[in-house]
Amino acid sequence: MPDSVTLSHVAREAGVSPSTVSRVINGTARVAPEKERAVYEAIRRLGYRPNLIAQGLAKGKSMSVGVITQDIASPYYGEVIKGVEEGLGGSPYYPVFASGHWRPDAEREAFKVLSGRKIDGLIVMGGLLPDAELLALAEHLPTVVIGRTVPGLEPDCLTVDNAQGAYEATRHLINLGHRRIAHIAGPLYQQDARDRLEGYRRALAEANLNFDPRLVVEGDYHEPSGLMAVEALLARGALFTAIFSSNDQMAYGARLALHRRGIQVPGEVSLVGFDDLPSSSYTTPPLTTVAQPSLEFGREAARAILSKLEGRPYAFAPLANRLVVRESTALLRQGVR
Amino acid sequence: MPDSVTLSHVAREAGVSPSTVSRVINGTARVAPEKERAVYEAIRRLGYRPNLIAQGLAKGKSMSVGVITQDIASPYYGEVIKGVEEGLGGSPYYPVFASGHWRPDAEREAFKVLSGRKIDGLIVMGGLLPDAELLALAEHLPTVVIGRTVPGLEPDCLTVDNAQGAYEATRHLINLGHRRIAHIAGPLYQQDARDRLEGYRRALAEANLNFDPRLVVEGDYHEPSGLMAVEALLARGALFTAIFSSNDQMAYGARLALHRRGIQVPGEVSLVGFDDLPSSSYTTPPLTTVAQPSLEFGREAARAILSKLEGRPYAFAPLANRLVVRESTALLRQGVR
DNA sequence: AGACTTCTTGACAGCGCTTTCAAAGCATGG
DNA sequence: CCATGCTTTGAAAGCGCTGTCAAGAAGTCT
Repeated sequence: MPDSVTLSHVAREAGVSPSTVSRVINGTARVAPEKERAVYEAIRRLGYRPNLIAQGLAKGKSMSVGVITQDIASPYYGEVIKGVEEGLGGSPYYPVFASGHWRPDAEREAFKVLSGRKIDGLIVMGGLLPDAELLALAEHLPTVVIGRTVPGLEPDCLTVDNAQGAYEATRHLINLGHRRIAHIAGPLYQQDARDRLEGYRRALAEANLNFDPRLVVEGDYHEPSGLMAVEALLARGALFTAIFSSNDQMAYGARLALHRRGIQVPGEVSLVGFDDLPSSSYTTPPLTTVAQPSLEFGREAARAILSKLEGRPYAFAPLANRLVVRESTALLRQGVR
Repeated sequence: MPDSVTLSHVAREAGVSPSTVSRVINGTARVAPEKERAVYEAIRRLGYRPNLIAQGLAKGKSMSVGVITQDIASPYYGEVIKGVEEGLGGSPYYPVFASGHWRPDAEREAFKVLSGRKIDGLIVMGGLLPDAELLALAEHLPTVVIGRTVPGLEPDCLTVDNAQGAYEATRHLINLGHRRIAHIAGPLYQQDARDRLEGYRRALAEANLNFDPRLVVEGDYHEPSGLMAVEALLARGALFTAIFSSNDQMAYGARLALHRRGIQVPGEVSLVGFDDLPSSSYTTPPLTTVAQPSLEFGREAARAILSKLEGRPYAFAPLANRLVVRESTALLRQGVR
């Protein structure tokens, strides 16, 4: 412990009672100006920092908010996390992270750990916990859910329209003249993956293109599955001139598979991703993709949870996906494959 | 709070004193088997979970270890963080993260926040804090430093030989026949950036190639600076057939700049990075790079800090960088540029 | 000037848990 | 059968802080 100066040390040094010191620190009550000065002076001299643990115990709150992610190292969650960190900055609250590793039991465990640490609020990013459990949690604990809508908890769920984003991505491809558009879906047990698939289908339907299940492959949101998806597509002899991938990471994998086969992007096949990871502007070619406001997600979630903790009402700012057209998509040129 | 079952509730339920409950929970002393059973039974029935805050206050330790990174969302730190998380898993300790944002004052502040939370140990990843300050910290608090050697704290510093990695990368290029090798350096106020530059120079010297300052551009470890570095190189009319970039992110930027100019990789220019980020196997072409054992860094650091906290001696497992040859490097073909 | 407010302040009782400390229970041995 | 040494157990005192309470100081009003 760097310092073990306690509040009573300060009190003694300043010639006042501990209560008074506590009062000036928290601004809980008026204190004579000269005593206040004396206290500040003593704090400075002793280098006192309140012990948050003790404070937490006394107040019954820990001044921390739990954040449950699936994979703290994934580029997508990284952005959201950063947003949360930023959004909480300046407030007295602090984020503590836990990863669910895409396993409901791990997620449950993560929550238990957080609950042992007596977090005051909870931010859940997606996740696999059943709605019912999340609802139960939210009953006891101010909760905000990102990227998922839990029935009965709608006002606390921060989402953007995944289907709409996917729709626009697909629409963009259609506008470029593509007719045979493959889709690399995310894991379909996840709602957002299903929504994106849905948006893809809607765009097709609207353009009177019929949906061909042989053009859809399910991946797991990681690069290798994108690569394998393209391999699978090619292996089954599917004909396509464009690919809409349910996230950027799989698009990277797809890009590599295409590169290996000597298929030009966007010359022969156009490629669209979803997420707009920071590195997507630096792929070759830079990836056309649906930008998720991930940083804003984090910031908004943080703001929302702060408001709840302070008992203020709150409504989320409207956040939307936005198609970013870069260089991985082009007008359909030839009837290549 | 989901549960506010306290230890005394359990005690009452089990018909024993609070002390006894504490004893069976912590295994601090022998307890009659039947009481022990009764306690466990009561814990189960009430769904009791110890309040870590209270425990922390009573024991004088918070069961948490602080982790100071620069940017929690950066792909490189993400891996290390994940390693720390894994390494701490199973132990009663929990990581609490704070970001220094590459600013010494923010880093200092981050540490203060952590110290207010009474962390029991500290893992510092690189960072910009002066050695002296770090030394002072380590005096009061079990500390492990990753990716940096602090004089006087050597046994607690976990590093790999950056110069050696850079040497091998450059050497690889030389072996492929390259003679004019550009280098995109990291920010030179950081030791690792300097070390990598040093390794590059050593390899050149050893091959009797003379060092040309016009072939070196300093970046900031982010993608745009890699792009700008290549632009700068080209603008100043530098002739080179290979680039060694001080990290992968800048290599991505360089790759894009080359792509924009229609310069083939590795056909006309070979490209080597440093770090081996997860996405580097999925760039086009997959990037030859020096793999840092970042996940292991995290794990080792976690293991080390745990040992220190439990008073066990510890020595780091030897960790080394390793050149991963992929497809962004090739034999020198022509005297192109 | 006396009675009554209004402030400021210190004492003190917790928050939920750990950890002495000493009493009580038990077995052992002379 | 009692002294002796262990073991098991509960009472109680904190850990560092907050927040209630009531006492004392100061100010207000008639």
